[in-house]
Amino acid sequence: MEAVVDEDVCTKWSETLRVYHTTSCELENELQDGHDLGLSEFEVLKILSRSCGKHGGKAKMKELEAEMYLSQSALSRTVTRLEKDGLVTRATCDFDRRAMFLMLTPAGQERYTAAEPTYRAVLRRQLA
Amino acid sequence: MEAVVDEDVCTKWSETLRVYHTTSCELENELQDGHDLGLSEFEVLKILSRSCGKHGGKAKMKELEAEMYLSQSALSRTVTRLEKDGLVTRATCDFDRRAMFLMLTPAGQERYTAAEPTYRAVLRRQLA
DNA sequence: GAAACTTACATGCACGTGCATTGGATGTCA
DNA sequence: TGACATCCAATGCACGTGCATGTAAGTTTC
Repeated sequence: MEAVVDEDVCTKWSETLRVYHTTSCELENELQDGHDLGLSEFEVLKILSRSCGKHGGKAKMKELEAEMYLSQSALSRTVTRLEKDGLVTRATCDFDRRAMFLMLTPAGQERYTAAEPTYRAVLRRQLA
Repeated sequence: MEAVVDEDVCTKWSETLRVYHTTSCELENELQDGHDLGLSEFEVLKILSRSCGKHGGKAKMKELEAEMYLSQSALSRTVTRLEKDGLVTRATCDFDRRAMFLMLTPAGQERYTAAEPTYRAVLRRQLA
């Protein structure tokens, strides 16, 4: 009984590992080779692009952090890289000068639009 | 039609991400805090412990590499850490002096036996 | 209004990982 | 046998990550 549960749980875990590693590895490679984007960076662009329609192209760091599996420090550096590449701009919030707004630049929007089909194709290939 | 497939694929991916991150994070923490083992290191002990019954306690690096989602170099260093902690010993193979055998030490077996219930408990909690 | 506390983001640091390379051992073919 | 390709494991290096901390701004308590 207990042993049966353990076996189920183990196969579910190993299946999760397999899917996660193969998919994230392929995503990483294809996004890097084809669009010079790491997976974390793509994910930030994706969230920004999504929230652009809703909030006038802005998103706070804290909102991003909540939607990603990334520590606050790692997110900060990811955004730094995106900013250095001109894909995103930081802007301080007038009402709370601790907070930062993020905005996609036109180049960032363009890069995301170009990369998104690649992303979608990998997911299909691995998960369909 | 196509859109439906994409949506399925996306939810499947985000679910995989969620399960992977929460579970591996908790595994990492509990194994580290409770048994001073990283997840990769535990995984090596697990495979060695399993193959002990079958092959007299030996396993080749290449066999480990094939069973883990880890590069050759990362595996090499993981084994180095385990060796430094006295949980594993390396031995050159007499028939192919390029290859390395790995063996669990008694301390390694003991550490694994102690850690395995923790590992199993996390998997149950997260995946059951 | 001052002091203590909390929140948001950035940064120093240590660590694990992957890629590329190296060094040594084995296999192959003329 | 000798030359060349292949294979195995280790290592230099760059990079992304998390933890702990720093800095600045906002909030609470008296």
